[in-house]
This record gives sequence, C-alpha cells and structure tokens, in this order.
Amino acid sequence: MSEIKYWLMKSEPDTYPLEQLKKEKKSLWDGVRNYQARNFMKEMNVGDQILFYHSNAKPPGVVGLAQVSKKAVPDPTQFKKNSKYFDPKSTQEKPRWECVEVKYKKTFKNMLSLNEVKEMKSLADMPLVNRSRLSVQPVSKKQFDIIVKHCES
DNA sequence: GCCAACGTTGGC
DNA sequence: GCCAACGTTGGC
Repeated sequence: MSEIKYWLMKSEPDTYPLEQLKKEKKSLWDGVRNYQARNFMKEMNVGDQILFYHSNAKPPGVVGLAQVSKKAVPDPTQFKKNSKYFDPKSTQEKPRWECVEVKYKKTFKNMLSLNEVKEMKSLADMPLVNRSRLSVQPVSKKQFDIIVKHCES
C-alpha cells in the first residue's frame, strides 16, 4: 500500500469547529467546491494525517489533528437541491465533487497561529503562507512533525 | 466590515 | 481561448 501522507484542512469555527468533530467523532468533509482541493482529497488514503486549521478565527491557526477514515466518495450535498452546496451541473453518473471522511484525533495543547507559522522559516513555503485560499493542501512530513512538536510541548 | 487575491463563468 | 465581470475566501 501507499505511504502515509500529510495534509492541512481548513474549517471556519463558525461553521464546523474542531470541537464538533470531537463530539461527532467522524465527519464527511463535504462542501469543498474547488478543483484543486478536490483533487487532493482524491489522493488521500485511510490513515493519512490531517492538521485541522481554523480559518476566520481569532487568531487563525492549526488547532488539532484528524485523520482520514474513508477514501473519497461523491459529495452527497452536490445533489441536494436545498443545500447551499447544490451543484446543478453535477449528475449521479458524473459527480463533480468528492469528499473524504475524517476522524477526530486530538486537540492541541497549544495551537499554532498563522502568525507563528509565518515567523518560522522552516514553514515558510507552506501553501498556507503563499496560497492562502487553498482549503485542502499537502504538508511535508518535516513540516507536519515541526508543527506537532510545537503544539504538544 | 473591508478589501486583496484568486477562482470561475460566460460572452465574444 | 481571451478576458471582463463576478463571486468567494480569509486575514486584518
């Protein structure tokens, strides 16, 4: 099988905070409507590690860990007419959007704010810093380890 | 709430 | 295939 990969996924605390994933244990990561983000989710395998990031928060930053619990499946919200994620151009035969299921792992003792990420040279080339609008992005093992170490010590 | 950056849509 | 118009993201 393939190696474990590392990712960062964003969520707004007003919409879906980490605490809610903790309560629900698992959740479909639905509602992503960006092709690049979708393509990354299609690359994910069960067991891949996820940095959970709170965007539009005060302050924004990495707050915890999740992990992929199911490979990508068609996002059910794209077919629901009354959903804000409904996509009229998507069909059951040819769904446009997919999403993975993620499982709660932990909430960090110390979050790592975006400010701190920007200050750390070793994290300077993260998409988070220079591709700020990408909501699902790959993270190198090195970066992942640096962040986890910072947040747990 | 503002606005810069960026992605998508649709007319041509 | 270009590009203007428009919509969204997300930091501040």
